[in-house]
Amino acid sequence: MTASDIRGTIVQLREKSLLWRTKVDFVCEGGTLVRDISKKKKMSDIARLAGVSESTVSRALADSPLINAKTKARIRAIAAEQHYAINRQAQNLRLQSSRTISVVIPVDHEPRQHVSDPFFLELIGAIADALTEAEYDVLLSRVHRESWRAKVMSQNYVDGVVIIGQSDLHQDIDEFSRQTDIPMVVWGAKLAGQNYVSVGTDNRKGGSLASEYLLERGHKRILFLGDCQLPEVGLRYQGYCDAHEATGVAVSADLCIPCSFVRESAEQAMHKVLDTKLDFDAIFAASDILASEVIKQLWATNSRTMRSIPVVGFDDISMASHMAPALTTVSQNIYVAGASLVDNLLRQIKGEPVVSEVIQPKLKIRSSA
Amino acid sequence: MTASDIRGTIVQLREKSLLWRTKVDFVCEGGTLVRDISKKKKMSDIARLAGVSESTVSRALADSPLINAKTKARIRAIAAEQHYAINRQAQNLRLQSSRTISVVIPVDHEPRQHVSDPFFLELIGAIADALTEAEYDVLLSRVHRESWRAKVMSQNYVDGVVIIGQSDLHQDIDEFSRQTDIPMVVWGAKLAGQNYVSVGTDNRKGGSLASEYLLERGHKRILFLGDCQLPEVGLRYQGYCDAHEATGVAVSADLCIPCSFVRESAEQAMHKVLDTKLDFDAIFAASDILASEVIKQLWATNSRTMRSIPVVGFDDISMASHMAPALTTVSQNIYVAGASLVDNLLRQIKGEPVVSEVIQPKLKIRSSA
DNA sequence: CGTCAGACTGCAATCGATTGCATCACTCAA
DNA sequence: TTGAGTGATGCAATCGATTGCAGTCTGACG
Repeated sequence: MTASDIRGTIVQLREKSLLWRTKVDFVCEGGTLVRDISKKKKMSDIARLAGVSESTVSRALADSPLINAKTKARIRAIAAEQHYAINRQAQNLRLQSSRTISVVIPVDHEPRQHVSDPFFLELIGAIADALTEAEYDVLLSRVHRESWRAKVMSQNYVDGVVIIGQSDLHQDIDEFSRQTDIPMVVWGAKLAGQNYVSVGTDNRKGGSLASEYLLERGHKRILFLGDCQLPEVGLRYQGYCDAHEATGVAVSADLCIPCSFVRESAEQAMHKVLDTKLDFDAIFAASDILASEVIKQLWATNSRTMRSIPVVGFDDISMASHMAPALTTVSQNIYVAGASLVDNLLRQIKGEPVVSEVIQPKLKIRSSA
Repeated sequence: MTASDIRGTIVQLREKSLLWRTKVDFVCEGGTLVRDISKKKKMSDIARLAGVSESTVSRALADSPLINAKTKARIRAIAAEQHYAINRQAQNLRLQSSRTISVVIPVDHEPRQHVSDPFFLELIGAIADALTEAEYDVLLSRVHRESWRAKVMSQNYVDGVVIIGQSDLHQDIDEFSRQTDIPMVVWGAKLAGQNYVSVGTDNRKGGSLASEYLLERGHKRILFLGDCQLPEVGLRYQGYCDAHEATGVAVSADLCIPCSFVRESAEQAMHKVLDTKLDFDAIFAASDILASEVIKQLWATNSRTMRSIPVVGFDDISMASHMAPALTTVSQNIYVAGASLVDNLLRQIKGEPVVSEVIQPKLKIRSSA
């Protein structure tokens, strides 16, 4: 009988509630100890081994000055030897804090709509970095549009929540933030009258940077690709309009092509644009993923004119600088973004007053435009 | 005084231990209730409101048949109205289970070595998907090579652990797996005599698929780019050798170019290759990221010959199919991978015996080769 | 009217840690 | 000898839930 078999048996017995309190300490095979499958060590076990009380063990491990140095050393040695680790659930329950932050990613529940946008993936990485740095654990939750509040509520033990992308949830998030007192920060645009705290790029400025650049180089019919219903994208389009106004070029409505953040959507949009022979001389796409698809479609035309049309993206995902040709784009510095989000949240947790933050975008000029 | 100020004050008092048990129920401003900042509701609060005992509330919320239907409905209504959610820490402590899985990502602690490889990011997404599906929470931990064991030990309350990438930690993981009984699964190659359970692509097969393809098209001097010290890469190179042997082409050692998984490393390697005018007519890179960098460098030469050299990658990250030109690569289906990892782990948790799994790779032929 | 089954509900122990306060041993001065 | 003072340790309550067992209440049946 192998250790794995035994563990199986134990689990089965547990399920039938026959093994609630049984102790199984080791597995022997032909008389020799094969593997120690004892229950996890508790603080009381260490206390017994050290011949002291639980309180003393607790204090020793917490490095309390109350405990005699020698005793402390002895207890710690025993704990290490026994591979003992404090039960965080119990500790957190007692201490009423978990040093855990929930990172929430709202997704549609369309069949294969996964966390796919590299920008968000990279942002998650950056947030995880910053939180690890601050010694917080990261609880990652992908939640559906409809059920996210229930999910967040059920994770009520966390110290704070980061919501990645307000997207079309603005109303919902705003309402939620009024009902709860969990420290919370949202990646996205700062909208008028919002109750929650957000950290995000100045989308309007970003939009205007990209458009200005193209306008300055003499382009007059710049295609804008994106879903202006979404707060972030709407602002980018406003920036596009700002730039046109500043340079005295009229905005023509037919150049604003609706398109979600999904790559397939850009593909369809571009097909339609190319089929209808819409007249344009440059393209500003609301994200790098969209921009990369745009370039792909332009190249697919095999037309010299099309291939030379300048394209500007938004996000500056790491792929952008490594595409061939590299993509000109509006950079939201992802590591700065992650760090700001975390910093803001930690300040809230400490009880400091915080306000929404706006990060300055930068235009990265590369060969695509 | 705003609600936020008050919260700040409360936190400060708590820090001084002056507010350990104080109750603050609401904030008023000029006599009107501004915001309810009462302590989180406990089960006993609901019990009091409903005029029943805690036991009854607990059972009602757990939908126990012991409770009268009317009572149950009433209690649930009150709980919903009060925005009550069960404290998971306490529940887990009592139930001795957490429905939480720790996903561990070992990283070097070089300055900016973040979770960067898109393959891992996408894999994390896939794992999170599968775990969410199974109603598990995901605890994401980036850990340093040296300290990962301590970290995993400290998360001893989780139901299982997924380690992303055995990389050069094979020995370490193996040893760890002998000491603990936490269900655990590792993404990576199945190595001889390993004690832990792994799930991963058949790297050798993958390497041979890619090489065969190039050899069949008449290429005889195929550059292999990757760090053969790493188990996964070593196997890919073995596959490369297999294919050569099968087609009767001699493997020449100077074509195996050492290179880590970091993009910069590929850049340097390619510079050296191009500078030394090494003779080669095709390239097989150990990952898509490396392959994309290779292509970039080949294009940078501005030489017609170089630009037409076929390149094959490994991973099939989503970017691969969307590059222009699209990248030919060995596909490790990321969603299948994530699902298999999770499935394997959940079986372990249920106590079923499991074995390491090997997933069949597929060659995706696209325009880059 | 007594009794008993059956349907609910409550009491109290428990999960594994932390911590205010009490206690104990010991030293030293009065 | 006694009392104060100090340093180290233990006792027991506590965090917020779950659950075995015991208790209460109702109605039915003899």
